[in-house]
Amino acid sequence: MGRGDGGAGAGSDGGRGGDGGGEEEEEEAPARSGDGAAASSSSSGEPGKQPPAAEPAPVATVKKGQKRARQPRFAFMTKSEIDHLEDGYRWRKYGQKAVKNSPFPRSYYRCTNSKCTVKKRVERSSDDPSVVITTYEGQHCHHTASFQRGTGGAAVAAHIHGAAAVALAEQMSAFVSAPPQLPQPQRLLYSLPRLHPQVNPPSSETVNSMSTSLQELNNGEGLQRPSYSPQAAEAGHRRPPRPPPPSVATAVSFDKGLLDDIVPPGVRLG
DNA sequence: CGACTTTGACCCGCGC
DNA sequence: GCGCGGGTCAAAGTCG
Repeated sequence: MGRGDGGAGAGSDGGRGGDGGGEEEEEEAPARSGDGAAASSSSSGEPGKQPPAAEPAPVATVKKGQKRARQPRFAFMTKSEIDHLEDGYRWRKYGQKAVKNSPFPRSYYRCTNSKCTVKKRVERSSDDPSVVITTYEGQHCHHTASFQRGTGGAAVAAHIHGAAAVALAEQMSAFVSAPPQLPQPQRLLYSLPRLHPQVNPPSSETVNSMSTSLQELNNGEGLQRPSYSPQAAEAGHRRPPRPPPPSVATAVSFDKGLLDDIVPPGVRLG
């Protein structure tokens, strides 16, 4: 790790915009400048830039006011021992960087589907190592294509480390079922009021303990923040007296469209 | 043999 | 203008 290893920091979103395509990522992802080129469109051709937001900390939510228009992002925190939670899709790790905010490295995954440009960022919370922060970017243009190699996809997500997968799907479906009235282009984050009964009893205590900071990974414009804030999250950091479940999704921020794509049909049900 | 993970280097945007 | 830091690519290595 040449540079990144040394430090990290927080401030800038930096990077060559992954796939600054907004909703037009039809390109086949050119060799190397693929992403870079795409970024260019947003760097100079996209007037409607957006703030970083990739920051786990709300502080950077509204830095300059704009950066580059990227694909919608959705972050959720999951209490799990495993970093990479199964969600029914196949991901290929393409990078890892150390972040200053946390002693844990951040991993970058990409959907293995060549036609799918969805990316996933996984990092552990510096406050609570048991909490994994997963950030999805983009929308799957295919269904759970994880069966390509029989490695198991939705089926896996159905039970495996499953708590997380199920909980996640549960949350997603919950949001989809109860679509809020928010502007299409905008993304909001919601707190998960309940979890899968099999995974984790919806006890107020548990939920409370699970309440964590939801990062709005979009421009704060017109966005409504949940009643609980990062500060509240910290308050909820106190772990419950009893042993926590294998994995539990704590918070979610999704887009209707993405949910529909991300959540494996088999897992989504409810 | 193919797919995936790991690791180093490079690029780009932002802040100072 | 420089430095910092994040994000991505590509080559090599490992595993199934």
